[in-house]
Amino acid sequence: MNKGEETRSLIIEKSAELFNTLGYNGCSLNEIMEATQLKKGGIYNHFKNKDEIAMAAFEYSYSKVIKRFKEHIMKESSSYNKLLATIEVFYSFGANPVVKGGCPIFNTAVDATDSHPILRKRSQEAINTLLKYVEIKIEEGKIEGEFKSNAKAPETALLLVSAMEGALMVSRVNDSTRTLRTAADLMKTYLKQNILI
Amino acid sequence: MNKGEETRSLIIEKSAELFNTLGYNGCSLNEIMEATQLKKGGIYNHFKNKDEIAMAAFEYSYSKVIKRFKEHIMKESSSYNKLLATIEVFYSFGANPVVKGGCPIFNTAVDATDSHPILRKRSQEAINTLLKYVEIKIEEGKIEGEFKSNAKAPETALLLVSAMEGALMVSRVNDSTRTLRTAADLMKTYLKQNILI
DNA sequence: ACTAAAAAAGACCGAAGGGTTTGTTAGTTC
DNA sequence: GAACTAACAAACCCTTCGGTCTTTTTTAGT
Repeated sequence: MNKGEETRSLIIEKSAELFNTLGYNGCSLNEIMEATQLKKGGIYNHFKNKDEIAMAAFEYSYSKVIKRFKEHIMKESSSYNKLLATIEVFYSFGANPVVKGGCPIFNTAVDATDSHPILRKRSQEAINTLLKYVEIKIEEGKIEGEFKSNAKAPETALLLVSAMEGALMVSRVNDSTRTLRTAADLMKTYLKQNILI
Repeated sequence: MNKGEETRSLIIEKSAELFNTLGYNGCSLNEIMEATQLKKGGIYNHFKNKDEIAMAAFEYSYSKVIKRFKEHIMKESSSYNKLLATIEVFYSFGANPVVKGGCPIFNTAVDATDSHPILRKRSQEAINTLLKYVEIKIEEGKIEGEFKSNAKAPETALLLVSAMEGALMVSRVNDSTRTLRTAADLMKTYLKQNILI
């Protein structure tokens, strides 16, 4: 990796955190300059404008989120354990964030829904990809005979993701992982009682 | 209500919507001016600064949220029906928002947690009040003998609120109440199976 | 060591940001 | 209807915003 690529990566990493904590409008170029220790020219040598930085930052955060899911799910062999791992990954977003400030996907969605069409679209796609991802894991469990054949995969995926993301926000504003832990445990019990054979 | 009070109310109502959709930084005074058809002086005659507008707007939105909960819960006599009504109120936040842009309490929390200490504190209090409110309804049901004596009130309240708020965000970014409906129905089933005797 | 290209700095711009001040209406009271 | 006051408009302040452009410094290949 040459100098240019390194600097570009630095800008993306730093700004991903800033965007995630402060939001699109709350994060100014001055703050990105401060965080990267670069001047405007140094930044604009790598990006056309602020939007391009924000998009790159989102893709970066998104890929890290997906990567963490994949890594932890891959370790497990049974579908049930894969779902439990999914819950623990959500928990880890609070205890050991991928990017400071909670889940970048949902944060971006809330931040951009009514103000930034492009970012909104990407966060929308990201949320639906995540839902689909969990849904497929449940479907796989049904095929394997691990889960009840009448288990509702899309509905269960939605509940799991919604509950964990909701709890993540409660957790974040209270600055405590306690509630997130509670939600994780409840969802585990839910899966055990409702979809596991 | 004299002219001044009317204007003040107008500013609060309009800006509550703007803050809820665009966030604190995304909503400029120019936009409040546009929405209220007032000039800066007209607005600053009623408020000291933007912060004061934002706080008043939050209190306004918050009180409307609480009011809707109270109204719908009051109509029901049994604790179980009160909880079902609570779920339907969350659903109504998507289908027929109190303030345009989803739930102002959670939106403010996400928006302000890392950028606006005062607003953060208020949204934190608001979330915890909401959780406590639901928790108490569950406790009441236990006392009445409607709910299982070993039902975990705080945990259940957290799951209910988290799941519905999470689903509300999914719903909002997808611009469809479908997922919110699904979450509402699942949570109803959950309560029936887990805490109802 | 030299040089061409890449990277970064830094001066600069117009627009928009929040906030203040000073005028000018429109009601109210006596 | 004169005096007073609450309400609003409008011009203005300084700062910060995102973005451009030119110049200087680093980097990397020969």
